Amino acid sequence: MAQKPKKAEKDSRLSLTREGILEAALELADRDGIEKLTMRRLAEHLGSAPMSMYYHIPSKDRLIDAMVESVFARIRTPPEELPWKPAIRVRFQSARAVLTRHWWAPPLMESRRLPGPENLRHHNAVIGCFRRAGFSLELCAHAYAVLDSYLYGFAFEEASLPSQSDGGMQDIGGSMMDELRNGGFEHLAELAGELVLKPGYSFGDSFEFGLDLILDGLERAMRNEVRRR
Amino acid sequence: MAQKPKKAEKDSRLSLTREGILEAALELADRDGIEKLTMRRLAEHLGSAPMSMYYHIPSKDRLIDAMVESVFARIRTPPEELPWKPAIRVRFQSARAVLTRHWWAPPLMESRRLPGPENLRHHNAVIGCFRRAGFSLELCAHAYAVLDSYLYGFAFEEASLPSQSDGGMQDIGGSMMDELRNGGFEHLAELAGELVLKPGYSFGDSFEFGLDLILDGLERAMRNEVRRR
DNA sequence: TTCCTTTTCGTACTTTGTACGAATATATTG
DNA sequence: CAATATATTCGTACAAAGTACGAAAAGGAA
Repeated sequence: MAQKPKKAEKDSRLSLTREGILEAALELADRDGIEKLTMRRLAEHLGSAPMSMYYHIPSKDRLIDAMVESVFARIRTPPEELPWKPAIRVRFQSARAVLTRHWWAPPLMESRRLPGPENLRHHNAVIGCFRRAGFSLELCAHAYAVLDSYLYGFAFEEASLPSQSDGGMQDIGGSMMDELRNGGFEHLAELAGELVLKPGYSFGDSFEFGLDLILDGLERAMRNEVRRR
Repeated sequence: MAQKPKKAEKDSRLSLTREGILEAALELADRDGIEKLTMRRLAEHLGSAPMSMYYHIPSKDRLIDAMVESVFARIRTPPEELPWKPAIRVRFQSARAVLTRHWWAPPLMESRRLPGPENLRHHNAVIGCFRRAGFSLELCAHAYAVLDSYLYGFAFEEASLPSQSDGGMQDIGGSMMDELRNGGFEHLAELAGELVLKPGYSFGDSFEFGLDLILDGLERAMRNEVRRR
């Protein structure tokens, strides 16, 4: 009737398991992106046949749901023993690190129809952190909306930059600079030439800047609330 | 040799045109989302055959590029006659309004390999606005990264909320609340019960909150720079 | 009319997810 | 052990998608 695992934990690859399939899917997505992840390729990667996987997962869509949940599970929740600001910083720095590794995930994380339990766990933990610090419900909602939007937006932009692992974008610079100036995009050309294409520039550095900016703003808003009370 | 339009501007629908196809594609995407936009459906919507469109566009991918460019073109650039803060506010409020209408677009806008001219135009205008206000190049880069990330992230989250046109999400509330409490998500349950599911709540209201928060933070950062100079 | 260019579209091939049920492996029972 | 039942794998095939190819149709120009 119901399938009991009994003893199948010796070969997590040779004998198909939900977990093995999930793991392989994450590997492939991390390497080649989510759109290159097809059931056929996944089966080949597992040394199996496409239809064999359907005994363990109901559909590709459900598999992707599980992948997204798995990504959520790797993000740290705000440690309860810390004050709210460093605690929230931990959660969002962790999230960015995880999303940088699983760069295919951001567009999927909020667009699945129903949020999974890992997703809910995070929402709950973050809101709890704000509440303990004295944020009103309204401010909680705003704070979360702003921080989450920023996180996903940033991770998303970062994922679509050229070559997410190696140095930067210096190699593209040469020919494009002329186009920029000829097209009348002088500010862009200046920014590119004087900053972005210089060695040492990293788009990712802006994340900390924005995170601090938002956290400071939230602190101010929270203090304002307390004062008005 | 080269195709000259000559006289085909009478029936922008019956006689296929690049513009007519683009317009119809935008209509369909606005209504049903980008993943429901197939060449076959699009052709049907135009009263034509799938392969007929390929005389005017090279591929579906290029069509989507054009759709994205068209969305960019509808966003206002920061008015040069205004001070930087209200000018930037105009640009980002406009962007949110446009992205709310074209809710399928955010995941595509930054992920196309090469940015189109409309995209560049916006980047250039926004950076120019910051520069005129005295932002350093570094601060420009940070400011743009933060604001754009926020914008796309917010638009993206908003697009994946239930029912993007009608009232809210009150209809879902009932059964889920119990699940939330039983699952130990008490803070979430509180936030949902006391705020989100109440009439009058709108996720979109957080946009202004976050925009002001970020703009104030940028102003502070800019003043800090000036003071240090 | 005849010829040439522009525009439309029918057919067919490839890639994808996956329904269906047969084939095989594994476990349980007599 | 054999017989039976269950759990797992996979071969075949179909639908939906993008689009290559070249024939067909439409529209002028000579």
